Amino acid sequence: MRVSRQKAAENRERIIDAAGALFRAKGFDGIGLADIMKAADLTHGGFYGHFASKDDLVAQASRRTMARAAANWAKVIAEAPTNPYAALLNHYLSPRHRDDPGHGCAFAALSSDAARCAKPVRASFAEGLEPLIDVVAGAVAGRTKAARRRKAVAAMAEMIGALILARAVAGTPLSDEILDAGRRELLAAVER
Amino acid sequence: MRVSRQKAAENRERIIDAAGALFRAKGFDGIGLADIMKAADLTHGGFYGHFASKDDLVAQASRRTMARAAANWAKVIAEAPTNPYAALLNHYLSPRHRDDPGHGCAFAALSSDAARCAKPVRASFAEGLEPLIDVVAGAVAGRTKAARRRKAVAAMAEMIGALILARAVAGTPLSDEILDAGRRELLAAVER
DNA sequence: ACGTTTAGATGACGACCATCATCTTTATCT
DNA sequence: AGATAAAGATGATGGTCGTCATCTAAACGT
Repeated sequence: MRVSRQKAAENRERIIDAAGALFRAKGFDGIGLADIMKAADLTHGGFYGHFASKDDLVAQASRRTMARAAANWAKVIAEAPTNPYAALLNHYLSPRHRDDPGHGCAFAALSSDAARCAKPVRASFAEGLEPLIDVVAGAVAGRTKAARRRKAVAAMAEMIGALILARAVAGTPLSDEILDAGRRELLAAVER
Repeated sequence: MRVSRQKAAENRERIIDAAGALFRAKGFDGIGLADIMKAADLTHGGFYGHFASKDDLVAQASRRTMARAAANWAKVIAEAPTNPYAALLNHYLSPRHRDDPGHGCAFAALSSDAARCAKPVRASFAEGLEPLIDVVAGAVAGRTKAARRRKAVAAMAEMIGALILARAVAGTPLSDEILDAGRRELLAAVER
């Protein structure tokens, strides 16, 4: 049953959004096209009218998720002018974020999957990571621009690594300990 | 064709080792039992004589890989008495380690997969992580034991996060930059 | 030395997957 | 309004997966 141009475009957006959430929750290989389409209230049939392949959807969903992250980080920073970095950390390294990977950071959820993908996917992850580095670089102290950039890259690694580790050991006391340690050490580092 | 008890035990070890490497390289869902058995020079038929399920192999291979990591970290530390922490970082955050996940750190390669597993798997990851935290806690500065532990947990997160991110953007200039930033910032942090 | 046990090979099963062909229905264009 | 084009549903295809039944040949217990 054909639908209007506008409705078709909306359906396409819903597929990408559903895929973004399901990929983050279950991994690129952990969810099938039929289930993604079902999450967008469609059947599997129309998929190849919208996308060239599953890899194509992977690329588009990843790009969108990363772009949303950059906007969201900037918003968190802007909403806490007195202590932007602490606000970011409290959001990022929270139990809520740990327990809901499907609506969280793409890098914490999908970096390992991306590492096993072809080079174009990895290049788009590099592109998506840059704005987040820039956001952090604007919040850390440092004499030179290069030093701030270096601290921001290291801080990003620590944030993402702490969230990934906390998820890997979720349900054990170590999980909360990792979040707490990450928050405290990162906050201490920014003030130097 | 039956083989001797000893040969069967050796085969079992080879299966676990092959699985350990292949899981790290391709993820728990990225490799099939037939290919794992083939890598151990066997056919898929004998698998269920050795293991109860694929999940059982996942658990055993993960435990072995993590135990080996603890031994290896201790060895790297022991072999560099003058600057143990720098030696550890140079090993861990090296391009060689980044480019060979199949023979590298289980946490960098499999934490995301573990996060999507059942609680027993995550509990075993927590258990496997503790010895590494202890190794790092013995190498960092800090007034109290709790402070050293906290710094060690945060440092572990940064090391693992940096390696995962470097792999996710492998092939781009950002990848080497992440390794360099991680090494430099972690070395600076230990001396405080 | 013979009968029993067992490790591993072969092959089959049902389920799932990505992809594609076909068909139906309806929006869009003339 | 009628012709055309296209979105999405249905269903099929070939491949892969985890798991299990069966077979066979050699190691082991007596």
